[in-house]
Amino acid sequence: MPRYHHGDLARALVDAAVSILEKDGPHALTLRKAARGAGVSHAAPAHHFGDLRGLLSGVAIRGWQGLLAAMREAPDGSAAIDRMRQVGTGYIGFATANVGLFRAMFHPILAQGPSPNDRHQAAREATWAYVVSVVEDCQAEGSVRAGDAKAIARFAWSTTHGAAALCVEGAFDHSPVEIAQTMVRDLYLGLRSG
Amino acid sequence: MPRYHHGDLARALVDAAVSILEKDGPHALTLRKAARGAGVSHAAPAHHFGDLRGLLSGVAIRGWQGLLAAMREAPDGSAAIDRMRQVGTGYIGFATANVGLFRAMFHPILAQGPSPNDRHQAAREATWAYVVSVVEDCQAEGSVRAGDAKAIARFAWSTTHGAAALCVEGAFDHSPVEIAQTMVRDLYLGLRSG
DNA sequence: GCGCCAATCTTTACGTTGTCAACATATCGA
DNA sequence: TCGATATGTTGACAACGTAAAGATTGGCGC
Repeated sequence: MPRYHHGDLARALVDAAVSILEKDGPHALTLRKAARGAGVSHAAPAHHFGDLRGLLSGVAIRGWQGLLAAMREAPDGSAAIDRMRQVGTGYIGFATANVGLFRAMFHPILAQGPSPNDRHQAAREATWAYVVSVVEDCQAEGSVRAGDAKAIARFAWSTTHGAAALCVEGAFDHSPVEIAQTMVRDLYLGLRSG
Repeated sequence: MPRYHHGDLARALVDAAVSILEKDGPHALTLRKAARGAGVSHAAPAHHFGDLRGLLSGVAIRGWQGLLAAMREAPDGSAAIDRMRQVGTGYIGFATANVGLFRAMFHPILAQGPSPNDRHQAAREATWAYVVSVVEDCQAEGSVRAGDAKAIARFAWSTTHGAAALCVEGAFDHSPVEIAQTMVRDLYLGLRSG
C-alpha cells in the first residue's frame, strides 16, 4: 500500500531517471516522467532536487561514482602502469556501457554555471584526484616520464574522455573495446619514460 | 516593410539560433525563440528544419564548417607538422571562442539516431577527412611515425576533442591557450617518428 | 502521551514549448 | 494565364517546468 511519505524518494527518482536516460536518452528525461517512475506526484521532485538541473546533477553524482569504480577495477597489487591502463579502459568501458548516464554527466545544462550540488563537485573531483594519484604512482615506479603530474593527468584524461565521448557519439566505426585498446596503447607511447 | 516571404529564412533562423546559443546556451534554444529572432511566426521553422533536432542540425553544419576553417588557418606552404599543430590549436581555439556553437554540435539530441540532415553528415566527414589527410602528409614528410593513418588520426582527434570538451566544461583551471599548447606538445611526443 | 514544528508530498494553476492541421500568400513553370 | 508548389500564418492541444497553497507525516521537547 502506498504511503504518503516515500522513505527514500531521492534515490528512487535517480533510479527512475537513470532508467529513462538509458532507454530514451537525455532529451527524454523530464521531472514529471521521473516522478511517475517513482510513483509520486509531478511536483514531488522539487523538494529533493529543486529543478531539472538538480535532478540531472543527482544523476551525475551516481555517474561519477560508477565511473570511478570502473576505473579502479584493476586487480589489487598490480603495477601502477596497469592501474593506469585500467583508467583508460574502465573509462571507455563505463561510457559505452552506460551511454545515457555518461551523456547526462556531461549534459550542457550541467556545464552552465556553477555546480548546483556540492556532492556533485566532490564526486567529480574525487575521480580526478584518483587519476592524478595513479599518474604519480607510475612516475614513482618509472613507467611514466617525470614532470608535472597534473599536466600529464590532464593529457591522459583528455585523450580518454575524447575517445569515450566520440565512441558514444558513434563517431568511430570500430568496437569500443578496439578503440580502448589502441587508445591506451598509443597514449602510453607518449607517456612512457625515456 | 515586412514581406510575407522572407527570402532566406533558413539562414536567418540559424543566425538567430547561434545568437541564442552563444548568449544563453543550448538549453535556451527553442524553435519559437529562433522564430521570434528571425521575425517570423512560431511555426515557420517547421518548413525548413522540421523539428528542433533539425534546427540544431542546421546549426551544427555551420559549426563544422567553422571548425574546419579554424583548423586550416595555418599559413600556406608550411610544413605538414605545422598544419597538424594547427589542427589541435584551431580546434581548441574554435571551441572556446564559440562555446554555445561547439556544445550544440555535440548536443545529446543530435547524437541519438541517424543524422537528420545529409549535409550535416557531409560537413562532419569533411572535417574528419582533413585530419586524416594532414596525418598522411606528416607521415610523408617523416614528422609522424608510420602506421594506420586513420588510427593515428583517431588518437589525435580524441586528445584534441577531449581537451576542447573539458576546456569548454571548465574542467581545467588553466587558460585554453595554455591547455592547447601543452596538449599539442604532449600529443606529438607520442606521434613523432622514431 | 501530547502538542507543535519542520519535512515531505499533493493539488491546483499558469505560462511556455513542440507539433500538428488548416488556411493564406507568394513563386514559378507549363 | 493559371494551377501546382513552396513558404508563412493562425489556431489548437498535450506535455512540460515551476510556483503557491494545502494536506499528511515524522520527530522532538515536555
